[in-house]
Amino acid sequence: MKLTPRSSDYSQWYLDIVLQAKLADYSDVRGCMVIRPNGYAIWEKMQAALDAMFKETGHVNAYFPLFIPESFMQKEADHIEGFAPECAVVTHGGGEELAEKLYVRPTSETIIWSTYKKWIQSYRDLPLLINQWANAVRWELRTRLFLRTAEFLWQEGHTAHATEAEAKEEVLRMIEVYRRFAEDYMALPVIVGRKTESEKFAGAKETYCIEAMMQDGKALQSGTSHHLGQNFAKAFDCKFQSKDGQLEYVWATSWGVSTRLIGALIMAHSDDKGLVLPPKLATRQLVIVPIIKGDSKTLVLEKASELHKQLKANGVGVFLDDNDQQTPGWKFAEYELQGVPLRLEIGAKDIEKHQCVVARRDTGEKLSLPLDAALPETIKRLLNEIQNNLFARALAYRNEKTKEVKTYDEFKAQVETGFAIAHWDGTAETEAKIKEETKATIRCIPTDESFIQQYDLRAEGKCIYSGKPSKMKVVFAKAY
RNA sequence: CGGGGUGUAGCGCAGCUGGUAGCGCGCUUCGUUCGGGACGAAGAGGUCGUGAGUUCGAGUCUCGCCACCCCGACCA
Repeated sequence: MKLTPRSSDYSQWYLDIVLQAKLADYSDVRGCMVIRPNGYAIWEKMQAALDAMFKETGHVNAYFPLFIPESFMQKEADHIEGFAPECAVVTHGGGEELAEKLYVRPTSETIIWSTYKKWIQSYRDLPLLINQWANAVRWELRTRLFLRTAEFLWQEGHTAHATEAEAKEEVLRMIEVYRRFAEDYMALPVIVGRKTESEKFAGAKETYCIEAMMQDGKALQSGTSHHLGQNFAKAFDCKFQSKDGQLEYVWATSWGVSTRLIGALIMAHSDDKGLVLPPKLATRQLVIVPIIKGDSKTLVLEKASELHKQLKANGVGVFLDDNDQQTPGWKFAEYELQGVPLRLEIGAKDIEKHQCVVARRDTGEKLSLPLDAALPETIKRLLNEIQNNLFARALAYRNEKTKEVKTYDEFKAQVETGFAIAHWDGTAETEAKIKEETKATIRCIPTDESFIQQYDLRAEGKCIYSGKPSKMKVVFAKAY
């Protein structure tokens, strides 16, 4: 019942929250989870916000099959090499062995590009901007609820363009959408950057990502946007005729975020009392807890449902818990565990004084507010403040835990507790050595101008490991 | 795939040198309560993961198998 405190075992704390706040449960299938209503509600909020942002940037939704013929998977060499070991493969159907095995999608580039080939003939068919909301399966060796499960929910955007410049623009546009979503909705500050050659997506020319810091100082890759070049177009022979009559291969991008974001949300903001949800992603933004004493029941419940009506009419995600089976204290603890941003207490004493008590989940602060027509506006202002405070708090934490290091010793100490900003000679060998010795990886080569300036990343220097000349500092961290 | 751990009531666990299963929470009913996880009374709920073996007798001992969890390596 009690949560393991963060300080004693961070990873157990995380699991305790997921299970006790009823976000997810283990299933009877290894590595797969059941997303419970509390967790799924967060996903629905995320979907709604992201989907609107995708539509605003010109994308439409479609759906492609779960099954991918083995031969499709094999068409792009890097792709199959990267994904084959972690794929689930269907060998039988209708009681008979299949002539060709079917892969359960680990990602949909191949099935989509085999289809795009049929849809694209001319530059007039471009760009093609499609997103799909789906599930994917990767047979991971080790799984953790939300952060890495064998089956996960996600969205994957797959776009086709006439020129490389256009594709590149799309890649950057979408990573920017992810940044905005993470910061504005999840209240999660992220570093936007490019992956190194060894960390990029299997089959991509370049991979851009957003990296977030969790409360244990580790990094979580929270979204990726890939510049696929002409790799998949060539693999699937997808050409178009340009304005001047030339046959050219199509340029591609793909980008995605998954239910892992829910894990990020939990690890970034929550505390030893439970989940802390940013108001924009909370279905239940405020819970009304009536305090019933003696014969005040009718009076208090009437007032409570009046408040419920008033707040609801003003667009607050309000919920009235008038269940008389639990005491107020039980409810306080329960909704704190579940991360409800605001709690409103109303009892006979309050009604007499024409006020109510409102408690903030992020700070624990309790306020007395007058019961009047201005209440909904005050509540909305508070929700907004909580949203901003969570972001500010997370950003301050990241700044505090991000340090530039000059020596390898400092480096080793720094990646134990946070992000290390360090010079790197640009070679995969150095990157691999550092990973082997410290378990820290290059999270990204930042492209975010404000972050670059904050840590003066363009200054020249010497590689933290090899001592060779380096033109830019990068971000190192241990990662989930 | 290595290392560690756990399988006993819905959940968390106890069960000693073998003698036929118990505690807390939760659940049901009734009553009293209600401003930080209330209290009383009465109930319901278990092929002890699984298969062998030892024994008069196995939750307990022996061997095998299975499953899951945690920590690593690999990955969104």
